[in-house]
Amino acid sequence: MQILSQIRLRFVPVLESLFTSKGLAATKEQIDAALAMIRPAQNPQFGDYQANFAMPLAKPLGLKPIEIAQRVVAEVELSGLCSDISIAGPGFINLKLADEFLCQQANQAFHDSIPIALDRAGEVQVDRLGISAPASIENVVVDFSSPNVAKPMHVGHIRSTVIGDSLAKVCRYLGHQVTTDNHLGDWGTQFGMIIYGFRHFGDPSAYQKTPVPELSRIYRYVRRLMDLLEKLRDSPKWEQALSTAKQRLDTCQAELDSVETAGDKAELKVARKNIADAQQQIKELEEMLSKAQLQLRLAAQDETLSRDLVQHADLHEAVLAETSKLHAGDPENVTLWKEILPHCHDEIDRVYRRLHVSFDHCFGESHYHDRLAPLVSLLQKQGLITVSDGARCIFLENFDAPMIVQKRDGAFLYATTDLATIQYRMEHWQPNRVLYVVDHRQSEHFQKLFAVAQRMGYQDVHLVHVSFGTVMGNDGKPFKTREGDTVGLEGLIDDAVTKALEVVAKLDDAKVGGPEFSAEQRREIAEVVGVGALKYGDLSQNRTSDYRFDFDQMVALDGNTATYLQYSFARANGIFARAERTPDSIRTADTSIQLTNEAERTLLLTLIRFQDTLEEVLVDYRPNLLCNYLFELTQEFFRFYNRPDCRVVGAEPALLASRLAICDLMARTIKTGLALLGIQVVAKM
RNA sequence: GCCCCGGUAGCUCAGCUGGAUAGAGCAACUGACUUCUAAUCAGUAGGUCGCAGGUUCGAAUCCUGCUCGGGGUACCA
Repeated sequence: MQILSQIRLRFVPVLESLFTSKGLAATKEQIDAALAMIRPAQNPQFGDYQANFAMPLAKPLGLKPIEIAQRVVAEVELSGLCSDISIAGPGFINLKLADEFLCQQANQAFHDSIPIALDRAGEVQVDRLGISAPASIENVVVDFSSPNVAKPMHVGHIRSTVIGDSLAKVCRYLGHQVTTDNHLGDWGTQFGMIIYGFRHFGDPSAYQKTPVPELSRIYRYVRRLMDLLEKLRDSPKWEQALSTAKQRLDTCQAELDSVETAGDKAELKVARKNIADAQQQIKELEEMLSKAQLQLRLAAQDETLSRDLVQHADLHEAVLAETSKLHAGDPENVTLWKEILPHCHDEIDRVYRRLHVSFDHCFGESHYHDRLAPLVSLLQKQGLITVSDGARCIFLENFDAPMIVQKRDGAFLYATTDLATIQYRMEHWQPNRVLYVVDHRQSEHFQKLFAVAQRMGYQDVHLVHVSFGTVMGNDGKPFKTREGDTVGLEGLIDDAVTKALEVVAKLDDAKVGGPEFSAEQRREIAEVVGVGALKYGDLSQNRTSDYRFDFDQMVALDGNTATYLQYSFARANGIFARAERTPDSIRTADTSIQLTNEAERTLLLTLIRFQDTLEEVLVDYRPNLLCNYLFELTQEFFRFYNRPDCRVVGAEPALLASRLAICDLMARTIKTGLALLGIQVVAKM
């Protein structure tokens, strides 16, 4: 149930009458702006909700804030909703929800066990908990994860996968029509690399036995060769740049000396900055060079590698040639691609199974291949294309560089595919909204993409780039292994689960009556805890900022972590056994939640804000707000749980039923909230 | 050069469509296990919200300038 909108609705007549009494007609925007200032109280001492519109309305209405507040308090009709309304300070209006209303809303949630599916297959189902249908049902496409299937998934994929999955689930839960689509990279240069590598560096018997690791090895080897060749090629350029930079430093130094004697402050500052820039550049170049030289020296010691570097000196061009042959429909390359692709899918599917992430569609780039040429003709017909330097470009206002849809050599680019994808989705799914959960570095690409889509005539669809920051390592730089490689996602999951298993075992061993779990149970719990920790560590961050990937903190299992939330579920569950009841036994029509003290009241107040929180999540596509909410809810639960006057077991029957119902509602809300984050729970921990 | 994002407690970060005394977690310190599982709870301490102006009844939040850091910037994705 929506609490905020119920409260806000009651204020509309008062606000309108305030305007009309001054001979003004309130616009919808003015009313909405005022209503938006009704929100949960920042501090419990101000009540449950607060309205802050009296101050900003003072000027347009020509009244003192306090007069506005007084009139509102006198006239607003809040019966059945609030038990107290008061004015504080210059004109803050503080509201307290009526206990009966609180109980009634909580009971409604408690008695609503209608299952809601969070995925199209219906594999994940949660209780509805009194959630009301949206004012208008939107047709939403969520485009997320989108790894390149030719290479193993790495840390970089975690954010898109986890954030996109969560947003899709929240949309579904709130009643929107959702299509999830994993826009796989299955058609690009990486496949040219694999095809080339398969022919020249492949080990047929290894491929027969274990195709996936062999393909992965081939990819990595080609990648490495290409990197080394690039370094061989660019080293002289860097040397050149280095000597230029050194000269520049000398010039700057001389400038500084002459400015210093002249004594102009502004010029002095510029001169110093130039020196700092030059020094920085020198440092960077020297680092690049020394790294490159080290790697080249190491490569020189490897006979195979040295030989291949010579024999495949034109690797870059060769790979591009294989890619364009594939695109041109070369039978051999297409056959090989078809042979290899399923193994690549197996590889990523294993990770998705582990993460419990599924998609309605996995239409990769290859899916749109046949649409690219006709699309470019269409763009041409629409007069959007300008040929520049032989490439077909779309020039846009406010952008220096155009969007290139066809290269000089005739090949298409990801911009082309992305446009074709919009076209396909509009034709087949007619979405109102498409969310692209992709990292922030591509924001300019999406700005251009959306601008072009507009000009193509797709004006009714809301295209949104849900961007997110980079995952950093402990050194504050993009997360890499010590060797400088990207960190594999699967290994990361394994590490999280291993760590979780240690903790689960340790705590189980420490139990008063001795360990209660078998080795198998411990492993199952550790899997849920470890994967949950990994996901929650990501989701609880504000998506727009870069964040530091701190493994120890993530699986520390206390503080604001998934484990803390999972634990609260287990504890709420555990009470039933102690009370010798089951959740089913109290979920009967005659069970009713009652309020007997403040801790219960605060807990219920938090519980009934579930839907308002989920709607807030969708305003800016921010799952971290749901994390914050669940963390707060869990804290309230443990406060309730630890209070001597909130004992559940041993309470007299009506109170026992009421408190068990509160525990049940709490457990189901946590379970549902975590499910919306793609995180599971276990009955016991 | 131009464009985008960020700088909040010792550390990691919330808070940013303006609201009352700026919050968590970790780390530190004090207290609560014959207890509905102590993976918990209660409490203490910790801040010129990068700097300087401005708008406003009110600014961490909006605007301008500066500074520091990250990213992007024509045929990779």
